[in-house]
Amino acid sequence: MHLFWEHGYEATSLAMLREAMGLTPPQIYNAFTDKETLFRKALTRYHETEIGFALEALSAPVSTREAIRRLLLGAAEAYSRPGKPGGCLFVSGALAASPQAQAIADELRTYRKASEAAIADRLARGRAVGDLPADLSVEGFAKYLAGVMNGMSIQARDGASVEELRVLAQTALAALPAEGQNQAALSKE
Amino acid sequence: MHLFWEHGYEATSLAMLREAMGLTPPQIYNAFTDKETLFRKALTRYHETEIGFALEALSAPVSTREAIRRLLLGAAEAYSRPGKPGGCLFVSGALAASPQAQAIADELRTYRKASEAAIADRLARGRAVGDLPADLSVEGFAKYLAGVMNGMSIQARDGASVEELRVLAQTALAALPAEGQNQAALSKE
DNA sequence: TGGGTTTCGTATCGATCGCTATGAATACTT
DNA sequence: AAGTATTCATAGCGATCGATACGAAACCCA
Repeated sequence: MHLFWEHGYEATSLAMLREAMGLTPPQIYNAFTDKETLFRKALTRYHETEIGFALEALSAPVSTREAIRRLLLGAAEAYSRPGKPGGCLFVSGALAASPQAQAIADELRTYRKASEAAIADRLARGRAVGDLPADLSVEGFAKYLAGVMNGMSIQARDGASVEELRVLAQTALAALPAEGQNQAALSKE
Repeated sequence: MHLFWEHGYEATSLAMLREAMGLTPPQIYNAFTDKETLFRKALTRYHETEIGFALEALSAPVSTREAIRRLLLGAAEAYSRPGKPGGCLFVSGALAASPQAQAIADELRTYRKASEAAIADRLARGRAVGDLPADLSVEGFAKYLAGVMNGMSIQARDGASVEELRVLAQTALAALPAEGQNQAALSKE
């Protein structure tokens, strides 16, 4: 998983995986069928072990603003964990791919779209309870937030520290519309 | 350039380039030395022909807010041009790379860092003339803006339309601090 | 302890990678 | 027009890709 995370799907060779896992080629193929299946297993594992912060943030019983805050700050931390490759595997895994690996690139895009859809769902719930203006485009705003997270992933890959990513996240939060009842009133005082 | 833009450096084979350019292998090597040099030439050409909007926006004699607005909206248009690969070559070219292509990945990161530095320079000038609060961190805000643009690049690659990218850009602009004298006063009326 | 089976590592498969040597075809000079 | 020089495309170079065939070692059961 770390190798795919660091180098992407196509640039990670079987030789690298073999050395990292201490397995012989037949053992790898007996265990994972082929490289593509192994990568998909790594994706599943990544989803389960590295980005739980997202589901937690979006399902926590807190205000929409707080949920988004947790989402972005969680990303800042998850994308810059010491000892882990920078950024998000769903972004780094295969942003560009050869024609032979289009299926992998599509799979990763599906993961990214699902993340965006999950954000949109949370925003829609927030709008329904009055946390967000009724005329807010949840799709548009979800695309902004997903875009910011993707951008954080690249910044992390370029060496941004967790503190720098937190500042980025906080800055991005400033684009959140005022929550009307409490937040705006609070900042006036 | 389009092939590298679409598939990235490593996933673009000489065979694809040969067919696209209608050249035989020796002609390619006589003209461009090797694949890496060809890619660097493509980078230069991309910089000169596809992303002039950035330099224009940052050097135009307009307010800082307007400069940033032009920057982000220019990116929305440039990253979704019909007939061109989505996103930015500097992002798609080699986000993840094999150990052999680390030099290429570093080169692209240098381009991205230069873009961020150019934004920071513009913000610093804006702060100096009072367009931005004196206590604003230009580095942090530049990292936010560069991150948003990188995120737009990924959204474009995932199929976002120019309108969707414009909405994203407009949303990101909301994170800009009020300009104090004119902008805030205008919005109050 | 011997025999049959299963596991497993080595050596290698065909394909493709970036790149180049070599022979044919062209063009230029006298 | 003949000979020389140069260009240029084909064919193939060594290396590496993902994936596997095959012989050897280990194991289990009688």
